[in-house]
Amino acid sequence: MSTRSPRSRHPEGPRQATIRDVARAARVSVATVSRALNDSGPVRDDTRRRVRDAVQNLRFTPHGAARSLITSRTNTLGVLLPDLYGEFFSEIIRGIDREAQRAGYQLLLSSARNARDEIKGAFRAMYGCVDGLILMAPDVELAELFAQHRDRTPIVFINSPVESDDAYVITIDNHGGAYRMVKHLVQNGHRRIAIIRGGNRNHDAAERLRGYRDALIDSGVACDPRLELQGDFTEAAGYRAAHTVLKLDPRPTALFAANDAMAIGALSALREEGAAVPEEIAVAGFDDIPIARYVSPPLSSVHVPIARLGERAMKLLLGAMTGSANGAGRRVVLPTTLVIRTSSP
Amino acid sequence: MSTRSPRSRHPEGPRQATIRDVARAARVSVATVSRALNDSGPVRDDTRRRVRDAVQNLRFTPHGAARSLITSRTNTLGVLLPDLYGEFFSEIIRGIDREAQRAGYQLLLSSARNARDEIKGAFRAMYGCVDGLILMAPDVELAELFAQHRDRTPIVFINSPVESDDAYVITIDNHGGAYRMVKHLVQNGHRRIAIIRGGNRNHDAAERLRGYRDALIDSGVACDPRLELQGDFTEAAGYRAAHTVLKLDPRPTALFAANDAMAIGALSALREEGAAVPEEIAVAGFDDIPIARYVSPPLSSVHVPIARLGERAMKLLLGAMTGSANGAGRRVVLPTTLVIRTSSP
DNA sequence: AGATTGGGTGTAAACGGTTACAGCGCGGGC
DNA sequence: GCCCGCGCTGTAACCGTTTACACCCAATCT
Repeated sequence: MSTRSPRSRHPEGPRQATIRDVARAARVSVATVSRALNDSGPVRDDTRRRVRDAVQNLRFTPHGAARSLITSRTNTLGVLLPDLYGEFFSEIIRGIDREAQRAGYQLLLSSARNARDEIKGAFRAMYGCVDGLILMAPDVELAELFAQHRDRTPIVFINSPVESDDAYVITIDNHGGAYRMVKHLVQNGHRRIAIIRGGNRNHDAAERLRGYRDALIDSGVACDPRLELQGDFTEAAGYRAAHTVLKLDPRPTALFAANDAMAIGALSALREEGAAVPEEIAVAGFDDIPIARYVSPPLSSVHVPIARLGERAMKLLLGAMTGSANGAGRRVVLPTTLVIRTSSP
Repeated sequence: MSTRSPRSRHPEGPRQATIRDVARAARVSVATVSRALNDSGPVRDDTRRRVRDAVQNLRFTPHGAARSLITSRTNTLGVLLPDLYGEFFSEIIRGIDREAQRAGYQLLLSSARNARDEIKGAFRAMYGCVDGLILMAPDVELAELFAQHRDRTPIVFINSPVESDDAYVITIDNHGGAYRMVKHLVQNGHRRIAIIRGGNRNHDAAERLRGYRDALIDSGVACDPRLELQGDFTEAAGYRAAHTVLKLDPRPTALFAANDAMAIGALSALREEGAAVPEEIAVAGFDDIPIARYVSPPLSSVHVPIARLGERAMKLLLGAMTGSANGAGRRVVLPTTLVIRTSSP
């Protein structure tokens, strides 16, 4: 390591001012400076003014780490998501950020795509740097892996299959939403309804599939495995699946995609093949991402209050940190609603 | 403040283990523990094993702040964006995150919507907590405001009108992209081409408008102020503007939206009004967000390597922090390319 | 007048890591 | 036999902030 002062990365500049420099310049003690800046004690008005001036002149910025060390609060919350692709995550983050800002917290964001090690690594890196954590791990196996850590830093799980009673979990009504959408399709005369499924080990995907099946069974329609197409929540998967659907004989009259991204991919494929939506085949999605209303034809979907989901997760976390969340409020299930636009009858 | 240990927020649990606890359990000194965990010095194999065991047993996690305080590195980079809404930002973040993870950095994310004070506040909060900063401030007035701070923590500006030579700035070729798209429309016979503009003080928006005008002038087509509609980069704005466009007499034969979100909003409005795209009116956007290819009809757009933009910004920042970026590489302009799909002839 | 308050301030001890420096033991070169 | 070097380890200083506690002084109460 070189001889220059550690905090200034730019050799030419003078060393970053500390609270001691400010104290010297304002001819008071460091305690007074701290009190003046944080309103944490009585300070005379002219003393306060001298301190503020010194802060201005020296361009003093408190060293976050030093403060965190003694207060043992980082003022930062972690957000760990499985991916950052698409409007769903962008909306979630937006909701989380909005609420975090309101509460005066910073956001440490990370995504851990596929690999289990990657997630553990990201988790490790965050842990110990944050006052709380919002974790979205729809992969079945991962959720329990972290559940054991909950005693240290509060964790809120979004859409994660976590069983333990004392975990903070916020989910949406996946089963109910899918169920009602499929019921709606049946009520409009559809009997052969295909589904584009989400990822295999994804909990949301599994619940939506379950809702689809239950709705069919309750309607007296037999489930047909050939109508359950594999997908992975991407537009490309929906695109491919729709091509497959068109080749089925007899051809389904409705297509339910487990999320909007796949529904939009499917719409694109159907348009290419000249299949009229909704006349020849109805299409419905899940999530109701903001763009769903703007695609052609406007997409029927199961509305999920995505940004709200983020907000509520953050609220739950803030409650958990202050200890105000009693046992009852640890599990939140947000309702989903049907939004029927023109892509379905 | 209560009497319980500061770091454990959960009263029932024992105090969070420190490096000293680990040292005691492994019967070594704290220095050895530190060396063992960071590979920062010679440690005998069995000593290392004892340390690892103790870490496991005590569930020791290093206190990030304490480490930052002495190393004066936070291992965190800040990202400050004007908004988090839509696929553009989600892609940018994705690119930034990918590169940050590769380099082993954490990401502190924040958005500062409209107000100037809000941005300053967010900036203040981050500053001093991060080793570097990526800042996107397309608002003209704000960019210079922060340029003065560059001597402390390195800052990379994305799409921001920053003049000073020694600032790190990465931009995309807004003018060229818009210019070529409009030229393309003209070459396909369009003479009355409307534009949906971006925000008034937005630099990107201004550059794209300039490219539109220059292309018209160079093509011998007169600019008509009535064809320049106000927008703000949201789908809703595009939707409204398209309705206005249809009422113009004579009606424009092409519509160039300053970003894809507005183009998609416009497509939605045109569809509602029964205006055939591209037969009656051609539509083109800007950004080429991932979903553009999946809307109906697939949207012609000016392709911007959005995720790449984030990646490159991060690379620039990493270079700035190690001081390896020499004067020449401080300004990067990413090229844009035309992607003609079926929404335009 | 002396005791008592309380506002305003200073001193110094934390917080939990990293690391310079010193020390120890041991093997090999002279 | 002595010294040197080297691998391994321990001690303690240091990072920059917050805050408990002590202190001083003026105003008020008894």
